[in-house]
Amino acid sequence: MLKKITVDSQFFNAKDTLECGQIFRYFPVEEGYLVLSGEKACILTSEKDKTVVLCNEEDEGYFYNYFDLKTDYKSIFQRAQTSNYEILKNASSLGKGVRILRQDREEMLFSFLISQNNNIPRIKKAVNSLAEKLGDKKSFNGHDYYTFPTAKKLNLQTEEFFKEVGLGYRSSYMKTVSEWVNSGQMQGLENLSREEVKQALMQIKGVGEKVADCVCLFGFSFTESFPVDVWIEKIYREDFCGNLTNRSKITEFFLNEFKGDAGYFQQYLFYYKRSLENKNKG
DNA sequence: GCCCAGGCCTTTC
DNA sequence: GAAAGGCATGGG
Repeated sequence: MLKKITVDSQFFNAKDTLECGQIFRYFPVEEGYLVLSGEKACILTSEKDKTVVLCNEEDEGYFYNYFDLKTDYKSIFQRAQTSNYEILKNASSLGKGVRILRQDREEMLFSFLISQNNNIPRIKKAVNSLAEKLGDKKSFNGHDYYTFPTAKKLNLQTEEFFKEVGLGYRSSYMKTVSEWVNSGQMQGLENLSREEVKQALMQIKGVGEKVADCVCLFGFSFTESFPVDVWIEKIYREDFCGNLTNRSKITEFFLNEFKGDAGYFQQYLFYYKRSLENKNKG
């Protein structure tokens, strides 16, 4: 049996939520978008002023949590709108329909490991290629898809395999991380604070501060995380007139400014900056 | 052909 | 502790 979850689209827009850079496995289909998480799938469609999640009945709870439907995004949006920073007002207006997804932790760790010094189209390609080669083939509502590979499956691969997938120098990191996850260490992070989870993740070779912050935000739902990448650095320089160059200190700056809203505001800003850039190129 | 991308590690100062 | 150099690959 299928289940529909219907939500007001004002603060849940499919395009904004999927294209803001937090998820690498989604595909446009006839009905809207096919959205994949771990081994599960759902479809996002738009109906007038509603966004509809279509999923298997037994996955209703999973996707209710996944799309963060219990959180009041109106108040987050309003805090952004009343900010002293003009760019945050503009960014939140553009990205009003963004929700921070509560994604699968293992998938986030591997995906953002691959994301380093890489661009989003290539990240998508690599992550989906891994799923096609190592995941299980499944079907939802007439659409075939592949589950995200288990750590056990990933850990069986050689470094050469990852190089053939096109992961380049990250291939050796895929080995260290898949060993780490496969040995059950992700479970050890349960009930830790954001800072503790971040530090634990950074102990893994290949996982630095930025990747750890992304896993904290998108995998552990620590919304007081603020990943700093090249885009955020550009925003900091150009729109916040900052002169720090150390990314760790830039993170600190934004955490002090935004407190518990940091993760939401980061995503508004990231989406906004990339949208402007792509428009100029277009 | 060139520059760059949701960085990180190692080396050097 | 900060700064610089190397790294694989292909999108634009």
